Amino acid sequence: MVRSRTPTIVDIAVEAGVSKSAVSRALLGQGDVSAEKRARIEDAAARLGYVANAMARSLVRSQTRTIGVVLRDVKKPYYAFLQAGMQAQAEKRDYRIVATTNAGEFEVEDALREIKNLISLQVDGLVIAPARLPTDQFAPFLERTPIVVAGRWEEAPGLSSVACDDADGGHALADHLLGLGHRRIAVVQVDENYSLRYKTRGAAMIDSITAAGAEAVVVESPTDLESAAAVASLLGDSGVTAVMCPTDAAALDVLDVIRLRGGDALERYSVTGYDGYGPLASPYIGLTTFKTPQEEIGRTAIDLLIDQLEGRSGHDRFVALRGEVVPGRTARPPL
Amino acid sequence: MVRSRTPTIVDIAVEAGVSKSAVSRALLGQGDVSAEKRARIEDAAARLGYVANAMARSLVRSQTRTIGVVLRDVKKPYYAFLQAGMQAQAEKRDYRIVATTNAGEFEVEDALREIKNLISLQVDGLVIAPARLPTDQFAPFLERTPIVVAGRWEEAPGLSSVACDDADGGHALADHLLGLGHRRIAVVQVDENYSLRYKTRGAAMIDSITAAGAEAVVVESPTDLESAAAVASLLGDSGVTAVMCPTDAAALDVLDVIRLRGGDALERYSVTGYDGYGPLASPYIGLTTFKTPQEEIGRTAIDLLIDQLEGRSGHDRFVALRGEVVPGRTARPPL
DNA sequence: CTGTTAGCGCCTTCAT
DNA sequence: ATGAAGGCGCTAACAG
Repeated sequence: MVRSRTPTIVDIAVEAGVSKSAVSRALLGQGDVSAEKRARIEDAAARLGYVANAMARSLVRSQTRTIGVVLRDVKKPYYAFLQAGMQAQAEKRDYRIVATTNAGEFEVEDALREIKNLISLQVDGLVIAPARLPTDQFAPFLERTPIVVAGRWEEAPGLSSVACDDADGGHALADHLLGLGHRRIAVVQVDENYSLRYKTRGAAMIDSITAAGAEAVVVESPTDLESAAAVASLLGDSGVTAVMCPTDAAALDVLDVIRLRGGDALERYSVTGYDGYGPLASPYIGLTTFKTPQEEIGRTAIDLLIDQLEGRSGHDRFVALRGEVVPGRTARPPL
Repeated sequence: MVRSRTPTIVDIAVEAGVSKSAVSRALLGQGDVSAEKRARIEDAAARLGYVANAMARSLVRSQTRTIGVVLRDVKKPYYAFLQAGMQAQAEKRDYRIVATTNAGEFEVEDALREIKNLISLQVDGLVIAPARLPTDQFAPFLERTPIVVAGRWEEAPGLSSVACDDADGGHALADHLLGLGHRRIAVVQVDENYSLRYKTRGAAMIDSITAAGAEAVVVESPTDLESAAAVASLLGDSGVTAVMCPTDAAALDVLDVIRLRGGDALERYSVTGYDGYGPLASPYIGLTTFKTPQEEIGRTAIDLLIDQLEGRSGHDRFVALRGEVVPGRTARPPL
């Protein structure tokens, strides 16, 4: 494939027999250009397959109308839905999104490298959604670029953030089980270094349970994906009638452990998840869970950022979004 | 937040008391710079929080070491896993990935806009994975940028592509059911305008079934997500003992319809999906499916593209990857 | 080893 | 209404 040199405004200018300034003005639709010239220019541009060089443009304008997004792991539907929401809103406001993610677990240095990549690309702003990245790690970039954090609240000055209250969800879900009549409930607690948000959910669940005079059996697990192993030993004669998991994926793993016990185990134990979107939201699974408004979080993050970029509002804004309990078939009154 | 002007090499040069060329050379690690000056320069760069302007660099180098990726819809695990695989491989080869996706259904004009955005950002190459975008729509861009298509094979000259053979999967899955003893099998056929790949899967299934002397009951459905409705009327006295779906998500929907029939319906009907990764791969669901190597497809796409960029190999390469049947609990011998 | 110089493609005064 | 000219930040010859 012989690749012809990419056409520039100069090529168009020659082709249309005008100056490059005229081309620039015509294509930008600003300044005055005679209708006749404009037509010639547009024609030439189309003929040459002209696509403006955002780099060159950015160099003189020092803005790109591009927003960089850092995701912890798109493989988790949580982040995929977030990305989708952001893309939709950005398009609506005529910005473009470029997203980066990490294969597997997003380590801090990877995230920082992605942020630098994005800044190097001269994005106008950044949305960061890697749950594990400590604020102080990216705070230095704040004086370069506006940053919005999606998915958790941030206190750092100069930052805005939007998130769904994890404590709210934890309480609501626990209340749901309590309302069903459960009095002895296992709660999977994830290491807060892995995810502060999961930890918060668990803490809220425990809160509600004990506040209601019921008993919370805390099960420690390093990550949500190891919940099943942690829970396994508990089943049997612990008197527990329900298990609360930090994520839907964890809930499925726990359900599988219960299933493997055979008999009516699946009827005897109630299980709850957390997230409520993506493939696992299928009614076939019928998971009882708390649904967080991912796409709305994404949209809001973009709005927050663009508002700030355009001076329509400042930073240090915090938006709290609410989710809702999705009653499914995996939580029933205890036998 | 007062944003200080982004430091440039000139700032560093002043700070370190050298010429800007020296800075450029030192920071690039090419050319000779005295150790002493290099130290001063690196120190100044760090102090100022310097991040190179990829735009300016690209303008003179006319390459960015950035690969643009166009995804149909990250919300589908299929694309999310693809993206993850690409990101991993690109990092390994020291390229960066910027991905764009679309909220909801990726219409042709959206995809084209994304492609233009990416080209405008001067990506060195493009990986396109929006199943619906016809080749001739993006072929014109080929003379601007190398393009690799991930997820389907392309014949257009100048293109390379990597995909998992859908016919292979369809045959294997059908053979699995036939081996189990099913003789009357429903196959959900999706409109080829929605997805040629789904259609290919279905055709292969029908092929295998009839070739084995069994009966294939074809059920038309506009998209995979409407499979359940299409199948519903079939259940009952059609004599069908198994239903083959174009995707895992569709399989779950069909399973739910079967579940809702109550009784031992779930034991009487076998159901197969297609994809085999992401949340639905959970053993709790135990879906019988065909697992396609998404991350490997992603990695291969990146290798194909970078090899081409670096002149290590040409275009017009086609890589076929194989998946495998995942025997689950949703397919059993007929009662 | 080092500094000077000339653009990369584009937008934007500034004259005309 | 239009063209000429300067410069955005950077790299890559080219001199010294």
